[in-house]
Amino acid sequence: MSENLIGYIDNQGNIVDTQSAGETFDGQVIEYNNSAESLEIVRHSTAHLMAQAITELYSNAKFFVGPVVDEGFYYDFKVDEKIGEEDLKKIEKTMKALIKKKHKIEKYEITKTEALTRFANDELKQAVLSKIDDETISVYKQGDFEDLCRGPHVPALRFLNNFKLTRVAGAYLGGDENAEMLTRIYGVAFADKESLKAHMLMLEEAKKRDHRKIGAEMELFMFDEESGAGLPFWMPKGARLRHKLETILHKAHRKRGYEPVRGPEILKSEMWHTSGHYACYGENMYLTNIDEQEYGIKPMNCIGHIQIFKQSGKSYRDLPLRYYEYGVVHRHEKSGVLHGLLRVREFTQDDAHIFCTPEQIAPEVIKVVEFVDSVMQLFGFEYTMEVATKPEKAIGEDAVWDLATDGLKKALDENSLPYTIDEGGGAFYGPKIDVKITDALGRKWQCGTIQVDFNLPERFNVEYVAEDNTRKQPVMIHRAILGSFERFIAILTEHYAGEFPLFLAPTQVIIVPISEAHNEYAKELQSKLIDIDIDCEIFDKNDSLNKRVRNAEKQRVPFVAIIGDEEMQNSTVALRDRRQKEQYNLTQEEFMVKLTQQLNEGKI
RNA sequence: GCCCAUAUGGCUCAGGGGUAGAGCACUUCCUUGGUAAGGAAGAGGUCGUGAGUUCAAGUCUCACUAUGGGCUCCA
Repeated sequence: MSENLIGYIDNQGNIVDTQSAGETFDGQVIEYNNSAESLEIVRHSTAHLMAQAITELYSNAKFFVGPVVDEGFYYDFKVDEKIGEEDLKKIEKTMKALIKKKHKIEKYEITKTEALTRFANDELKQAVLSKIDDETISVYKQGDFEDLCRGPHVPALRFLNNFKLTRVAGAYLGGDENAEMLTRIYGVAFADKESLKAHMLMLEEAKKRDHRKIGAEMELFMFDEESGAGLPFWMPKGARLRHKLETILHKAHRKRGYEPVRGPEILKSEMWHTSGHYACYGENMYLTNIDEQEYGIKPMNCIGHIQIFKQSGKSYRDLPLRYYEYGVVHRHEKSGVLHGLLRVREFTQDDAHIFCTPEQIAPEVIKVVEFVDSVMQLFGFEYTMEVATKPEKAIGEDAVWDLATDGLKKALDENSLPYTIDEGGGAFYGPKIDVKITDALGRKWQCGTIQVDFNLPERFNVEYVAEDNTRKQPVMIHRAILGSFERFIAILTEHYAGEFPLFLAPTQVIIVPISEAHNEYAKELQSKLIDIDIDCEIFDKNDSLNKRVRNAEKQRVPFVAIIGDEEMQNSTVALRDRRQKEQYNLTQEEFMVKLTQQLNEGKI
């Protein structure tokens, strides 16, 4: 047996550790390395080693669960003391000391009844046991430390040398916010020191791309404590960027047959009662009183669009009717979930509602999916799709929900588009397809969404005149492509690390005149650039040329144009091209053509 | 909302009971420079807010506000 053998994969693809396999086991060997299977075993065992260390340091510790997750592992537990970041080092030290004791990790089995008796005084273990159906429970033992665990584990502690405890957090028992809160410590482990180092370095690098950091550096947006949490302010450069994105998307909508509309910011509460928002979404809504009448600030744009639809009689010939709006919405998010621009309390959705017949659902959904795809491709985003089904708080009959949910799945299936299911994650009025993109740290965020809704049209008596002159109810498809400008721009910022493509960049060109004699030429050039919709700044401060070039480069603009005597004489510019990472000279005309070409890349 | 942590000039941070410090940015002056920091001088902070302990509080305690990391993924 190789001394690097830590487990097997059986013919069903399950990991079997050496303790369970015994002397003779027929299966694919798992060596101690950084493969997914190996790391799963190593990280799980490291979680247990951490638990052992915590037991040594805090004699009253009780443990819940300690699974392996995408980014490493964690263990949930309870101690009387407060555990802070400082304590992680102490725990790490104890873990290292335990490894030196060279314990083997052994496994034995007891019955569930035995387990219940043995851990009678441990409410967390009772909670764990209550979720296990098996009559036989396995226990793993290393030194004096024993824990209920189904494995798999490495054979000995010597395989656990390369780990790092990364953060301490609170976590509700069983993920239920009404249950008590346990302490959770996250960590990560690898098969060698270099991989661990590389992983920590990668996290450092990812932090540099954080949109909050770059947003502050580039002066894109800000928050203000005095004004309130989760309420973003857009500074001039952020507003320039946002305006470019809005313009690109506006054209994309018009090309696809959408009509712009706009609803009011607040509506009488009666409307929210009719829609079901008051009952199903009320805890997220801001309410206010005007002349003794209660009004609700809109958390969604659908009602405005419904009222506009109903303003005049509609015929089947008008369908599908596509209304869109950059709708500002307010939602009361819990204070603890606010997160830069990614989760705020006021944001603008690129929202649209498509009124159509049931037969038109599938083709319309596909069109929206294609719209989403063309936008994602423009920015080079990888995305995943999830079909979210009926939530606990919902309006409408199950039969209607099934119909709508099947419609969404069918549209994706017929076009061989992959998706996963998010059970119970739908909107209260209908199921949805969510489009998710990951941020710099690999966290997933919902951006685009496509929702099929039979319920609101019924509640608001929305009608059209059908071919046979009867009145029929249209279906509504709620959809957003970016999701919100706030969240999408946050992800764009991290994706590009602030180096936006020309068609989005807040400042597209910085002109650096070599001396005062060239300021006039710089201004002429700037004026020409404004004519072709290029945002341009001149760096003519009383600083050295080197410094101004450095400052210009630090702005992450696509082009820095240096101009001196030579450029003035020949009507040229000396360019620093960020994308190509090189310097070259162009005539003014050639430069304009290049800029126009790159502006056109932003067409969808 | 809950758990843990953090809050010092515009930004990044130092200072840990005895009346505020650095670098960058900013202002003025000198320098007019061909591709990532030229030089000098100056201005700017009731140390997040409010209470408390103390002869004395950025510094200790408490509350609040804001920010950060978490709170689906089963021994």
